[in-house]
Amino acid sequence: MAEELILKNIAKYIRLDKSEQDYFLSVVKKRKIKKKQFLSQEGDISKGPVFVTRGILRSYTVDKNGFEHILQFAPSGWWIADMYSMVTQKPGQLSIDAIEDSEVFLLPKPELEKLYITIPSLERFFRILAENSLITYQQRIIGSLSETAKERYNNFCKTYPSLIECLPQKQVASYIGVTPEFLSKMLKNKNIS
Amino acid sequence: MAEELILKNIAKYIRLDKSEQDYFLSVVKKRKIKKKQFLSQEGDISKGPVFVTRGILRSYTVDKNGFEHILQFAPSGWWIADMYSMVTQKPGQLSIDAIEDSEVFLLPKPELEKLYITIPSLERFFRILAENSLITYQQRIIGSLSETAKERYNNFCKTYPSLIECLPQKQVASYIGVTPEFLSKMLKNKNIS
DNA sequence: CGCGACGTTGATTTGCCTCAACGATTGTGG
DNA sequence: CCACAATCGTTGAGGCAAATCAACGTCGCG
Repeated sequence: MAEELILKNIAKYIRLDKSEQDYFLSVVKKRKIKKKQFLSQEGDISKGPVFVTRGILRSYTVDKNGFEHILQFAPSGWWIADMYSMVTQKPGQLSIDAIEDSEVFLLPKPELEKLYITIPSLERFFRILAENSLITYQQRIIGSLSETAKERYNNFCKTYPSLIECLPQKQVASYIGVTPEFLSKMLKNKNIS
Repeated sequence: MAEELILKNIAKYIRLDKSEQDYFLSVVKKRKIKKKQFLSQEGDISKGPVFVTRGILRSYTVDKNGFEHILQFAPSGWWIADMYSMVTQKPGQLSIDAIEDSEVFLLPKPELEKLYITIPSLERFFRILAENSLITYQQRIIGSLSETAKERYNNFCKTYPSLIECLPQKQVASYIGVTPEFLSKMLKNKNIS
């Protein structure tokens, strides 16, 4: 169940007693997002971080030529947000939408601020979350600096085996930083590492 | 003075009373690092995060062809670490060395863990640090996905105006993801945005 | 001085993009 | 339930940004 999923996610790093769990659940808001529906758009101010309990979300930018560039996929069990906008509360450059019909918990930023005070161990939880996230972004930068498109694709498959199966190729191309046409040609020459 | 610099850095986000400040200063270790000297190398296990009080450090990987790819520059007033290795305490893939004669405070990981307990607000400090760092890495990924080398260079100049003046071109090339030769050619055709 | 690191310049190559056309699949409204 | 549009993946021809390789000048420094 959705509530169990998010509590279990938190329990990976910190312990909450029953009353803290109840309080936490009382401030998050359940939201359904249909396929292709936006959670937030470029220029919006982030309402707060979101935890996915069903489906898949993605965050991306659109460049001046109209091409999408995907920053993150968030299948169920993952957090997603426009961090820049969430931290600064200024308009962000990311759009977040659903790739499939999805369900999420929104943790409103004002509630989050209160939680940091009433349940200080949540500060630790989100510190660890940020650190882990940081690590994966660092890996991705290293990849984009030192690997070929082929290698980046193979790494993506290794890192997100479950996503490969349910994502359109186009989205994977956008994530690893090549055109859909080029990815298609790449895959024809069976380049499995 | 070095001690003031690090306390001021912390004071940007949290308040420590005098005894907490003293305790904090008592657990960090001052280190001098000569130009080209390593703070840590690929395969090492991170000793903990480092705060630069003088000079400039850099973290980078070396790819299979022997080329360096710079992940981060850390001038004085900045933190730097191999986050992966620091969090997991497994051998990291980053090397960190000094571009100029430098001075740093090392915050040993075991001490950091204790600090999180004795001074819980440091948990907040490092959460905010990780979040801000996360944001800059996200921006960099978006840049690498959607911008040309020229645009990435111009952004680098805008974002780190003080670094441009003291870094060899080669290092900037390595950071923005082009060869030194290409950056040189780019700059000849006065492509200032 | 002489060596090594750096920046420069040119010739050539290549990984990936652009544009365009086409078939297959999906989904949607009449 | 079918017709049509939309989306997706594929394929090919041609183009460009950036890499590679090689040679050379310059400077700072031991």
